[in-house]
Amino acid sequence: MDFYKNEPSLLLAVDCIIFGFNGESLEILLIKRGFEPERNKWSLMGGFVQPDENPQQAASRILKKLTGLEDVYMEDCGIFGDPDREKYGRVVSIAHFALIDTHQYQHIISEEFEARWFPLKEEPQLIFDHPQMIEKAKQKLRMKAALYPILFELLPEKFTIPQIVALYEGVYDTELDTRNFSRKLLSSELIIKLKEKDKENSKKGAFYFRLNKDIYKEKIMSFLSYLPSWSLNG
Amino acid sequence: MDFYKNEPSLLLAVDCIIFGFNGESLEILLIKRGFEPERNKWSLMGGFVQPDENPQQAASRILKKLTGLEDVYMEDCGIFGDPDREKYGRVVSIAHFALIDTHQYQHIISEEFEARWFPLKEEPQLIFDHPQMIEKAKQKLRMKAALYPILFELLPEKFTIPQIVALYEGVYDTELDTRNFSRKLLSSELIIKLKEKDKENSKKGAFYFRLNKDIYKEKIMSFLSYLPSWSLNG
DNA sequence: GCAAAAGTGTTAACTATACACCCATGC
DNA sequence: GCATGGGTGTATAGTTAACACTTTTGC
Repeated sequence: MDFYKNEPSLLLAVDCIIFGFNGESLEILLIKRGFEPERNKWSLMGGFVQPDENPQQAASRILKKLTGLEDVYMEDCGIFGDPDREKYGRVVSIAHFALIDTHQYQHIISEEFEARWFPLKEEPQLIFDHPQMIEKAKQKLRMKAALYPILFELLPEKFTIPQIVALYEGVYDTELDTRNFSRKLLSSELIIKLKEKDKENSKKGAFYFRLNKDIYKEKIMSFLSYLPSWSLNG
Repeated sequence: MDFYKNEPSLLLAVDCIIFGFNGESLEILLIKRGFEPERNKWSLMGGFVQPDENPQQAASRILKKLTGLEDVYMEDCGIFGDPDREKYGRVVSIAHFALIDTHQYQHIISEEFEARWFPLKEEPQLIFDHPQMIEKAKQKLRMKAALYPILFELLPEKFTIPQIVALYEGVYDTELDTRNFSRKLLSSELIIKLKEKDKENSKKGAFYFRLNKDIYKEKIMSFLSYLPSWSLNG
């Protein structure tokens, strides 16, 4: 029954590109490795897939270990498996991106990791092929977010329109017209206006909104059955 | 230096979802396994990642082994790694979809595999989690094709507008207006009209077109820097 | 001549984009 | 009262979508 006994085995890892949005800018969470190899260098949080879990579960476990958070939106976004990518053995790593609401993440978690948020454009030097992983994650995030409203995963329960706009601007590295954006968003019925205003960031104050979870789920789950106003990408 | 020596190793495989378009319908290429386990059952073409190659290279090697084709468009589209997904050992498999022009694939290749094209909706019973892999591949194909014109990879050098329309209709399982579609496509400058007509499929005959490779590459490579007419997905 | 598929022209509905201007507030 | 960001109204350009109609051919 050992059909596969002559096949080469290897180590399978996952690495997490953790995106967070603090209301102003898009950032990623990196750790200073407290262990060998490459101790004390900045890196993505990662770990090995264990016998009792699939890679998705491994990624969730590792995310939880660092942030304490569960049920976080995660998606695999690239395979990094060049034969020589790590010096210390054959390791293939599956990059996963996670979208977290930074307000949920307080630095509760262990001293085991020195973790820090870095604005997307101010990444420090990273080990291995982690810079490429981040690049790939950004690309996949843009792609997915162009078709599905996943960026709401980065926002807290209550958020304002100017915040959403800043978020989309951060992800697509572009400028948007807040006025037109908000109208479009409203007409999608994805968000519901609350009575309360955020007075922290402006004199007039911006109304808070919350996500319409039913419509959100519908849109997230929907299987594209037509090409979306079929771009063909002008 | 054996930092990872206590980590659990496993077998890493790739499986190929090979899409082909014969001018009328979208199909996938399956094999009847000539080897154990699950001999004589229908399955995706797959194999193990070897020490000298990354998973992408493994997928290309395996595709070539079946079809003889090289430089084929391939993309990973899902990780399948539940601990118990195969009875005979821990195998994590990376699903890859490939887009081939069926005219390039003649049944030249070995008797080792009994391969057959199946229309997308007429899949036979498949082993393991291969049906889920195909489902995922369809989903990713739709997603990518909504933003990038990758479906041209499925067409021969010369193709007609009615063929492209049939292709998009197959991928999105929908009906399109050939007249409007062709105008849109023309204005994208992605295709170039040839003098010649295909007289096989209609009395009047449909003009052949070829791909404008420069524009194609540009569009394929382009990093989304704006949300495409920002759907937010009505 | 007629059927069938390819392709053109035209129009109405809808969307995107730009931007003038009003609103609410803190200082 | 005025600067500041939030938000509404509106006009214009552009795109989509529907479909009548013309073209080209095989039989």
